[in-house]
Amino acid sequence: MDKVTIKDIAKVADVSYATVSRALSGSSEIGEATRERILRICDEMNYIPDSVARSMVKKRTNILGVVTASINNPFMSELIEAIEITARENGYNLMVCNSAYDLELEKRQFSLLLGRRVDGIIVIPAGKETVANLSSYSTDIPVVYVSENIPDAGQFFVAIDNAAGAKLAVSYLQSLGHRKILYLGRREGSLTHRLRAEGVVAACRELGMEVVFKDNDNDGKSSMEAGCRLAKEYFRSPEGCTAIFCATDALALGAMQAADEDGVRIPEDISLMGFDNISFTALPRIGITTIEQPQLEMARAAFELITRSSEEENRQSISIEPRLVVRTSCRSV
Amino acid sequence: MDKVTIKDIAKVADVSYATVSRALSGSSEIGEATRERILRICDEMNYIPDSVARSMVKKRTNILGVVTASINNPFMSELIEAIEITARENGYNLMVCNSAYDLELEKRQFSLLLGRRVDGIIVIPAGKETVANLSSYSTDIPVVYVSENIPDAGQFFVAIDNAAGAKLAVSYLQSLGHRKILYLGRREGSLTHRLRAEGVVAACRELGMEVVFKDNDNDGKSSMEAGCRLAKEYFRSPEGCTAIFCATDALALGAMQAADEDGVRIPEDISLMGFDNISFTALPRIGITTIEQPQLEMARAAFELITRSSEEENRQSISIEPRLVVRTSCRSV
DNA sequence: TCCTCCAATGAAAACGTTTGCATTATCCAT
DNA sequence: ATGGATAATGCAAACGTTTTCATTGGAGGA
Repeated sequence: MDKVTIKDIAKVADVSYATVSRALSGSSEIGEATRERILRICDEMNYIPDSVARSMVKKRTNILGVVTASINNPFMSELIEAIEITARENGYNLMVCNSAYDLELEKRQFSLLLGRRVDGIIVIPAGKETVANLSSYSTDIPVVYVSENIPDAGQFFVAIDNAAGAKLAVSYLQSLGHRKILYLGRREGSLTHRLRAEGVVAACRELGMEVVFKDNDNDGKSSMEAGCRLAKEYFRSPEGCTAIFCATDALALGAMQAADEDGVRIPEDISLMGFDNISFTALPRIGITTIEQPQLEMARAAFELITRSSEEENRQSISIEPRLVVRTSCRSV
Repeated sequence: MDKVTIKDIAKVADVSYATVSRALSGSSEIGEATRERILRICDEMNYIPDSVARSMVKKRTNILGVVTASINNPFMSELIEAIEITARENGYNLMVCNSAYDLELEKRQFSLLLGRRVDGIIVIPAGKETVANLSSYSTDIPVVYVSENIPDAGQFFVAIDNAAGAKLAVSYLQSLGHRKILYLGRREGSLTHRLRAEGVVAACRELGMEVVFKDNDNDGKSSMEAGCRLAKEYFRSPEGCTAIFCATDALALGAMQAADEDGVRIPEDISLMGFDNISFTALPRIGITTIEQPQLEMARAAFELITRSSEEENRQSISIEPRLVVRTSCRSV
């Protein structure tokens, strides 16, 4: 069965194809009777408008591009799902490209999307140089970076308030009676990590708590392995912390493994908190108390930023408030 | 900066735009000198070919559509990532649509993709009626269904050999000395579940093992909750099984939770196996021995089926061999 | 010198829509 | 009756490519 076009419909309905187009677009410049007749014919002939041709003339595709460091990563797949929902609600489709944490590939994917003439691109960055790399492309397609807010980069960002998240965690621990905590994470490295670490320092100072650091020097292993290694190092020469706060849930998972292997009980011997609220943390036997990044909210914010790109004035990077999710990995002391 | 088209290049290079097109497409019908000159100009002017216009005339988009029941589900997100890799390696982009397990939405998404003139559609079905629903669309766009092989449906499928997977599990348990096992799952319902259940029956008969069933009557709760409930029911009136084999990892996770809450130790008191090898199962504290569905292999198979649609003869549904993944949830008796 | 042939290039149609403008038909007020 | 406004429709250009066919120029053979 050959693809039926607007011309075929026009022939059958004995009108010009402009009229068919108008019937379909819901234009007011058409008689009610003809509209219904044409729509019926379209239905009978299984006509599906060609989005490619439509995009060609309208100069918009109703496609949103997504370049993500990973599709499979639980945080990101939830974010992508949230973006898809938001996009669909607004009549957009999603073109999803994986950069696999590879900056070169990320550039290629980005450029590919430009060629696809997508109406906007949401980037979940592959690394620290992502923003610098991609903002060198001169284009009028709106771009939003999600999950790390770099000030003065001349780009638009959606990110949670990492410092606030850190404070949320620290003050929760304080309310439980903890006074000295271990922070597992990187103090330099990505901006996200820096902000979280600084947030911890500030919150501890403000709340009169003591913090000791174990820096993840990021030797190429997975976060979970790193968390395991660092926690074990700490257990070998403990400094009296009653809680561990990890920069990410993956680190926390590793710390949990370390605790199990070293016979340290959670939360009886030490409390444990993560950051991100990836789906893992909710599992039975895991139950890690953590700080949530509300993905749906982030997706909506990114979408707004994309589609409001015409109104340049009131457009600025958006900061999302994190949320505390209490599970079973912390106890009061 | 206005979008630069092939005509702008032509004007600068002082050639016709046909020549520019030829230079870009690597056609042999062009002088080496002009080609290089044109390519240099394209580069200088940051020219990116318009895929929309190209698709319009070539009648192919180099886009693959994916309609998936969930983006976030760990099995599916891994599968989607695998599909993206395969697609990219072959010059395709992915348009990902979520059906959210909703058959109506699934139809809309499918129809949308037809309008997008994608070169093929991979469906991860939302439910039992998916195939019947979607095969009613008359289209010459190739379609492949992943993860459930319905015979004689006149469609193409990629699925693992569920019976073989079941047998793999049962004979592993037998090799560990188990002689009587509990099977948690649905015996009717989706084909996948039926095949797994039948595979268990057949394997037990063949290997001289006894099996007792707990049917998941699927009361709308999540699989994990169902697994928890069913396992608790069993623990209340045990029948001497030394191992539980669950139809899915989610069920197994629920069973594990039930065991924890009822003070049943895994694997000391009872062994536990799942099916699917979703990423959860590898986590510390979880470590569920399971049957893997190799997603990358499935993605490649689906892609082959899509792109080989012209050669109708040697094209048929593909069955993938499952693989045993041993972790710590089983012991020998 | 002339013809032939081939390589390189140009002209223009085609892909399936949307939309601005022109045209016709209809209706109401004068 | 006539004019003008308005509603409904048709015509044709435009979107940015690819590709077929025609044209040109020059090289090489006789």
